[in-house]
Amino acid sequence: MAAAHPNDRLGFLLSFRGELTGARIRAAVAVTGLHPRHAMTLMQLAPGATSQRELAATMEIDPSQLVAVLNELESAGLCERRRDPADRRRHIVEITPAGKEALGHIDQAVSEAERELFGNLTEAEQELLRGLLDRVVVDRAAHECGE
Amino acid sequence: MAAAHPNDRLGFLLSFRGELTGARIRAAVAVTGLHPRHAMTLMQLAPGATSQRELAATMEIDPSQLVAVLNELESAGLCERRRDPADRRRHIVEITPAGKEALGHIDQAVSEAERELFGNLTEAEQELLRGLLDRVVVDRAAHECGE
DNA sequence: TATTGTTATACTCTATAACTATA
DNA sequence: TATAGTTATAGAGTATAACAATA
Repeated sequence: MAAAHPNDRLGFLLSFRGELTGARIRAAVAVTGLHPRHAMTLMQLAPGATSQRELAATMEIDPSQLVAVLNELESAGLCERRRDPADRRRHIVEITPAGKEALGHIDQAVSEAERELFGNLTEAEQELLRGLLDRVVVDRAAHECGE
Repeated sequence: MAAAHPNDRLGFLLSFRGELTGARIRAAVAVTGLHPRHAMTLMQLAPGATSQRELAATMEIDPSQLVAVLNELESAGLCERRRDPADRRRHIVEITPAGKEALGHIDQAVSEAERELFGNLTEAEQELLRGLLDRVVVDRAAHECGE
């Protein structure tokens, strides 16, 4: 009957730790001079060229929001857009060598942040944590559609 | 050397699961008709009366943002403000019986969300997860001050 | 002069709809 | 008519500074 304080609840603990972890990673990325959304976009571009629509779907953001991000990445020389000859409506987006280099810096910064975040845990414990987190049910579709 | 995809990194996993967990809890709270920030405020008011300044410090929000939240809670009859006779600058904020009742509904909604989120984990695994999360280093002061 | 609460303002983020060019 | 990308606009959220009352 007594109302549980937020800090006593596993859901809040996970939510808050997740938020602080995200903040720590964003702070680490900022040191590279890139905004977190640019870093995220470069990471998503790493596997290979895609269209903006595909990219937006993968990142779960609206295509219209992606435009400014790609404009900025492109004018910084970190990615390139070119028309798809097969369908001139589409843009093929690709990371540049400079973009890959920036991605290397981002990777280092994130790794450093993770070493700090999870330094109190052994390798085995980190894998345990990963396994447990993977089993948390986060069925976005089931509860956010009705908003 | 190959850049790690976000999904392969424990830091991103924790950050994303935390975010989705928070979204799930917020969606659950919304069913009670209260905005998440009102629910959070009621939870913080449960232990006992405080001043707005104390409350803002506990919730780590700016006192000026708290004003509107308390206005809304108060006009909904869920909390009360009165001047502190000992220091007339201060407002003593206290949850009302109606607020405690609302808190009960919030508690139920959050518990239901947690049952769903962590239903794949045994009680022991949930405690294990709690223990691991508690050992993640999230020293906010060290990295967010310089922003 | 410092502190508590309040109001006002501006800035970021995000969501949405309208527009173009191609199909 | 539908789709890919773009632009424009509005809303929520948040951060900051100035203000009134009290100490």
